[in-house]
Amino acid sequence: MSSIHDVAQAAGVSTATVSRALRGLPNVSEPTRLRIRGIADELGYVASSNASGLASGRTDTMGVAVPSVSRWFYTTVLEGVDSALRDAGFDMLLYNLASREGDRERTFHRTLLRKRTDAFIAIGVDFTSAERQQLLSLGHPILAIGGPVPGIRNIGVDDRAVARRATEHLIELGHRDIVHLGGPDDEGLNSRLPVDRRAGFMEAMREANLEIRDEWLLSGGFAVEASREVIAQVFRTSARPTAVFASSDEMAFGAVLAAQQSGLRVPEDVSVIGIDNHDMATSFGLTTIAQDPYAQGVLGANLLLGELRGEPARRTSIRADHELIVRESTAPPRRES
Amino acid sequence: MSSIHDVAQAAGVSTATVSRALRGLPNVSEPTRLRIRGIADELGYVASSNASGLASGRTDTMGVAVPSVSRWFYTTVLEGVDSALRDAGFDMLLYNLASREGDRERTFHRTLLRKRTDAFIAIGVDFTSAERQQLLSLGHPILAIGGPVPGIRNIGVDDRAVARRATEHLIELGHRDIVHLGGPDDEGLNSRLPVDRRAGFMEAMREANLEIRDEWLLSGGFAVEASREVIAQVFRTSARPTAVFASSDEMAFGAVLAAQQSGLRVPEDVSVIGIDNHDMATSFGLTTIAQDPYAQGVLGANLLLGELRGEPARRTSIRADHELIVRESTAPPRRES
DNA sequence: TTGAAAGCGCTACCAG
DNA sequence: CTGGTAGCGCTTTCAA
Repeated sequence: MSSIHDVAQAAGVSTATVSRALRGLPNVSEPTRLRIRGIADELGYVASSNASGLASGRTDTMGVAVPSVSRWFYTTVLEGVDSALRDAGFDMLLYNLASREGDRERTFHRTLLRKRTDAFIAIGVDFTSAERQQLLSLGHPILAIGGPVPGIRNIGVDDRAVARRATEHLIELGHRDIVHLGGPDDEGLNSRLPVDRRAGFMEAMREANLEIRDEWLLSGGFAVEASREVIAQVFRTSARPTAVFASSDEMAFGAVLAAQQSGLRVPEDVSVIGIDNHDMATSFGLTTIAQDPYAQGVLGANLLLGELRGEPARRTSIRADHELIVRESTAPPRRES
Repeated sequence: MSSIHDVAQAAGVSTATVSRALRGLPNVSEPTRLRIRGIADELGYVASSNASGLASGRTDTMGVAVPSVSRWFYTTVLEGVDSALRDAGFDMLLYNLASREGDRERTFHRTLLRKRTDAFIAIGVDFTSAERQQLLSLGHPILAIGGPVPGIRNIGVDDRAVARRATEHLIELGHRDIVHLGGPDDEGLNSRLPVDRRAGFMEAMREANLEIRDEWLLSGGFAVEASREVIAQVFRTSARPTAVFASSDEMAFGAVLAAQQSGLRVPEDVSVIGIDNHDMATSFGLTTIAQDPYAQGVLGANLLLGELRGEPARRTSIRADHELIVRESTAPPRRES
């Protein structure tokens, strides 16, 4: 591993010039720059980020926190963020905040706060107010994507409106007996999100004067398998619903699978609608409310990147778009019953 | 942001003592350590990783490269790696190597090689020999997980054996007309993997003296939707296969969905087997060859971490276990035809 | 357009 | 057990 000194010596210039040349700063003659670049390549020289970070105060790194890396929404946002970062030449330090409580505090202290990043994005994570304090005290641009985090601006869909729209679609089709599949996420998803979506569901139901049965307010933990199991039980009862509202596509997948395995046809016997427009939604023929997490990630990262470049900071949150996509999993309920 | 000087001054000791105290090194009296820790907390002091990295030569960071962050296998390995890193107090720098070619070279130069990491894990990525050179020249522990990378030790299942086992399961059930669903991965998956798995499939078929039809060597690109489409076409032909061997569970899901949408029952009309034991395999009732990517991630990370601590470096690759899990998607073919 | 030199904030060695 | 101090490898004025 050669250092800047080696390059300077080999080129017969000062380290200052090498530094300027390699970073493309002005005030270096073109021949000199070329010569230096050549020598640097030859020597395989790459600047140490620690050293330059220490000297300059910049790290060219963004911290990104996720509650889990195995859920479609998070990983899709992540890809968006990553893409924007790559374009900007930034690295990504990934923090998986899932896990045990104690662990989390250590993570915060030992890693998150070590001045290793220039900016920070939280995807779908909740913070305690102490954690928020610490984050904010870092004094660098911060942004949340996904569920709203109090005190931190965010990018995300209007969860209430989204759930409302989905429910209304079922109601418009003529459904009256609708199950709600939602509930908290075991993997530490943002806690407001399931609540807001449920509220949207209930609003739509109330406005249509439809009954909301307690035993039909189900929790699938935002996971396929748990949803499949809980919905399968409902399908076994005599009073079957004609439609399932799922707070996420993953839960909707569980419902579709449960239906098929119970010998019910979708949508003839039961309609299913989800939220997200997951990658696999097409394959399932799932009607859903689409959102675009990748775009949210790109937008979020670029916003932060812009502020790092000195653009004025935006203080307010951004509402991301959503859109109903009708596929084959929803249809009017069959006549009789 | 207070520096170590502030703490030293406030505590009336030298920066050296503060450094030792906070890192839990010996040779600091307990009262002193306590006092220093208290003051540091009060001041919200956290050591700058750049400064300590520069001074110590360690970064306590592991670089992790993935070809995509939206595939179950990669993300599951990632979770395992992450878990091990957290236990060790390491941070993770994530490199998504997907994307455009040119980009990739820049990524390598500008980021991967900046001495930002102490060790490096490549999950399911292929490297050009130039890239491999550069990586190795970093001089720090490296490991590949997933597909085998020439010149780099790796952890992963024996892809040939795995595919063989899956195929044999179908053959043992009495299937003779078996479709192979595999093919290269558009997202830049390791290139050996699909080839090896296909070889395993063909071996088993040949040994059983079964015909391998060219038009039944299908590619689903390791994606659900592409697989669903390509398999749906086959189901439409008159000479239907009685079983589908899929090189990954995701492709198997596509096959199951295609069958259902074609009015075929699984397994009565067609059997489907996959490889991986994906999270959703249970929900699909999918028979599969299970592997444990999470464990592979943990193992890999710990191996590297150990070497960083001075344990002797292992030079050979590690074969990860696999196991047949029979669920409801496979059964003997129906009599006639 | 270039060079000299003063740090950036820590760690690690050597004294005491 | 503690302090002094010389770097780690860059960036960034300030001069030339």
